[in-house]
Amino acid sequence: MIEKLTMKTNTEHCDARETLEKTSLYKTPQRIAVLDTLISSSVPLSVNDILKKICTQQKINKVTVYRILTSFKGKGIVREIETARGISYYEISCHHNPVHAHFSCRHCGMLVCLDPLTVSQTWEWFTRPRNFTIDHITITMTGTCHQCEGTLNCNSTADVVNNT
Amino acid sequence: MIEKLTMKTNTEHCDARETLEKTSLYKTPQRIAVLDTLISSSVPLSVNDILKKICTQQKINKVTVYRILTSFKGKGIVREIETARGISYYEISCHHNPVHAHFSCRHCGMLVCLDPLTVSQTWEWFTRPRNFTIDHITITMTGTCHQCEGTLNCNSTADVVNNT
DNA sequence: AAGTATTTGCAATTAAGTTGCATTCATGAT
DNA sequence: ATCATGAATGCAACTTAATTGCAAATACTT
Repeated sequence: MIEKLTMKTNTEHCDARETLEKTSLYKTPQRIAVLDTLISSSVPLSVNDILKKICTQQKINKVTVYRILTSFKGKGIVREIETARGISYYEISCHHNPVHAHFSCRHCGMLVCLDPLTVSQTWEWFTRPRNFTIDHITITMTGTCHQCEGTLNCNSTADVVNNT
Repeated sequence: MIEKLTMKTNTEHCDARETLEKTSLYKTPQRIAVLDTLISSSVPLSVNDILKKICTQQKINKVTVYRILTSFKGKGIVREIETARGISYYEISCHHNPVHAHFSCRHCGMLVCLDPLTVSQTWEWFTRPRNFTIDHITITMTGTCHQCEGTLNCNSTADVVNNT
């Protein structure tokens, strides 16, 4: 109950098996479990969250979850939210759940979905008093740089350059 | 040479000893070295970057750098940029270097500073063809949630909630 | 110069995420 | 229905960013 803005994912409309069929991914029990977990969740989940939810019903390995999420990302089934604490969270990517920003508590790691906002809503949102304190905004665009697009083997250089 | 937009930090105007004095932080050789390194850098640096640059001149421990950066963050001397790979980068926070977005290559980790943009510039920027491929935009606001503000000892719960 | 609170260094630890390889399994052809 | 095969999984070990506790060293105050 942190904000009045509402953000319903409505992912109940999505079907795990159907999605795997469409994206030509093998329908393994593990993939179905991970996808079902994400579909039925109203909030983004970390790998540990997913493991905890699934392990009560079936056996699944941490590495498998990582690999499943990687394949889901590749197919555009899920979005990854990288938080300030270096832990990734995952949410279903469908037309019922458009891209939006998140608030993450740097103390307990709690992650809050924020509504997609128009410009006027954004102003209203930022100026409204609320009961959490934002002290940092991270906007990072991730992708492939020119050099890596060409060579695709600069995996460990970690150079930093300016765009001047 | 990735973008035509220019983004000069101009932090040469800043003085390490003066900054430490102003913020009432002990002027230790380690703090001066870390601050000098950040002031003279035109790009954000990781802890490893900072270590590599300093260790040629003086002995300094990794943990010390982490703690120095934490104290600098607390005083508002530096900003932390959390990247998609879970590695934090640090840049001087002064009026010559206003808040801006970053592009980070998910393959080599390269970090690019993007200009602070107006709304019209943003449109122009996003629609312009460029030589890196953005496949993901992370916008995360970090801070302290209501619960942690009250108790300040929920450090390991990592709950996730929605803002509905 | 002495006392004190702060800072540093070291060693050990935590935890997210990755890699290699052997085993198991889903799928499509027979 | 069975089989062959490429794909997915599980396990163990590893990598690495970041943190913690504590003793030793150091910067500031008087």
